Amino acid sequence: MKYKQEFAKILYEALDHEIQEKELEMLIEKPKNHLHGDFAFPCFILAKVKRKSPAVIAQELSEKIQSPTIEKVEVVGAYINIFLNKKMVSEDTVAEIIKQQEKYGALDIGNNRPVTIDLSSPNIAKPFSMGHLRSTVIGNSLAFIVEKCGYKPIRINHIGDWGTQFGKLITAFKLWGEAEKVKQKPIKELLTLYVKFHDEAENDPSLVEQGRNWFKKLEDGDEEAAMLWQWFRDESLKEFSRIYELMNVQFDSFAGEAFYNDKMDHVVQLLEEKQLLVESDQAQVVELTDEGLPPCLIKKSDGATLYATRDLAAALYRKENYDFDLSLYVVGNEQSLHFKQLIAVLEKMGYAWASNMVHIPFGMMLKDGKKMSTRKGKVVLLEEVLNESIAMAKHNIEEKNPNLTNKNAVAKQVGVGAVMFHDLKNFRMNDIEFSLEDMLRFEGETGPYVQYTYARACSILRKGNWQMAVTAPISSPSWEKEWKVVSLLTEFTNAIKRAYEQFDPSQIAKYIVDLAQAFNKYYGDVKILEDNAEQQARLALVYSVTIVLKEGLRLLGIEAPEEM
RNA sequence: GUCCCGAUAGCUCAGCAGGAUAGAGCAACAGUUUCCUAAACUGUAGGUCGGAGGUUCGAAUCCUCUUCGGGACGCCA
Repeated sequence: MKYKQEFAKILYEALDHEIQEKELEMLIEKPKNHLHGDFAFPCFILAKVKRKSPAVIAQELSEKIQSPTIEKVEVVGAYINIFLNKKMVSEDTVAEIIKQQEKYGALDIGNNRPVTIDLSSPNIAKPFSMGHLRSTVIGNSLAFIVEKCGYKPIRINHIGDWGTQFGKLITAFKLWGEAEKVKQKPIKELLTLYVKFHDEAENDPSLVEQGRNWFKKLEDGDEEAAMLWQWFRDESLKEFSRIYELMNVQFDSFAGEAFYNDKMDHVVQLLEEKQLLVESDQAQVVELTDEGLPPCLIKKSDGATLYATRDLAAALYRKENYDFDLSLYVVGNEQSLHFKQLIAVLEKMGYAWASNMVHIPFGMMLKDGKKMSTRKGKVVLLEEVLNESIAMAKHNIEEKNPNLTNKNAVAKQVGVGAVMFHDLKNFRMNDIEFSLEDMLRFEGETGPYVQYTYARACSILRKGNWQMAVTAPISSPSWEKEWKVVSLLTEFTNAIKRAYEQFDPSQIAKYIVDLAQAFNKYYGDVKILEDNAEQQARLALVYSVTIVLKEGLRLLGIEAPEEM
């Protein structure tokens, strides 16, 4: 990034300050074809101002470009192509990475200010599906990315532990449930009951009525209802934590929906005070016509509160308790309208910080081109997928590296890494058609591919007895074959910046795949351990690559085994 | 009906505040292991960038319209 800035500055001087440095920096591009150099400046836009042909301008301008970091300047048509001084930039970059270690690439824009991240948020008594995987994995990665940019992330698991479905569940349990079965396989059994409830309810509408009653009892503090609720919740959380452990995801708070039960009245009161509540069809709503949105429902006609009310309470609570600079909600695309309304209502309430709330939507995990439905039992269980992936990784280890010492630990890292990476490598908004085959792929643009690259690089360092303390000569005469790798290493900060600006972890995923590809090509091309004068320089480069790959994976929440 | 997403190689996707011959991976085919982990590497083949207009010196990228797919649209979350 800094070399681009430098080039912009040189152009700025060469153009006698006619165009702002920042603007020039934006105009500079990275040529797709490496034959066109490391940076290019198209001169078309200067043609009108200078009233000369772009090619002539390019030629004239190019003559004024000179810098020790620039090795060669070429003019092709209207383009000024510049080639960086490979030796200087390579040695500089490698030294920088070795010096900064895992801090390399960090940005200093957050001032250690808090950023709350609402992620994962599974529903109690429902299986942890592939859909929740998306929120968990994207949110977790964003927390790391935001942290890398200098913020202090706060991961909040807004557990879905309240709502009418508990009435249904209690009803179903009372009718058909067996405590023993629930204890053994809590979620599976509760799901069976939930599905059965919906099947039976199609012919017996009274069930729905019973469900409503049980939920009412729960809300009124009925002892039996509360006990069952607590039990379902505990069992569910136990099962969830097993999955989080597999994926190595931690939270700062599990304050879910029930947590806000006693904080709703306050919100409603505030809305009343600000005279924002309007009655409509016996319900209480906030009108948002000015904002071009449908009204936001705050209270049902029976006086009960709703999702929006709860989220308002949560937003207020989070602002008060965490004093966030940014509040991110990693929640599916289908809830976009809800978040628009939520933010609009907060703005109407006069909270300027509402504009710091960002909904980060993502596409759906589809099954046969359609949304998965819990009610119909049409879900794929994440834990099963993870375990299958781990088994597959184990199988590969037995086949490819049977002497590996900690096989199970590595199998877990690789298997889980494959599933997580699969979810993170593409732009979040894309829908994903569920495919076990794709998810458990370990070749090509996958998590295991990056991990494998890392492991191989580590292996070389071991064999070459690389001592990080040896700061001595990382000098090499050409850095020709290393250039692609070095050039990518200089881009790491850029990838992090993009990932942050767009709240898009796939920017990091794509970057580390690129780096891994470049490194593997280099690995195949050059005998790194060859005992000659440049060996230390090559090892230093390999070491730099391991640092960046490992850090890149970490930002995605994926571990990097040193052997596999 | 209104609104929000998406459409690029057989499949999965990248590229999108406009720029030089549209890139990867998978699948297919052909190669590379007395050599640093072949979960790798090399090569071949594969494209009306959904369609039609428009803006521009220049459009996969911006604007309008349109087709198809997914989703959301008051008492679920």
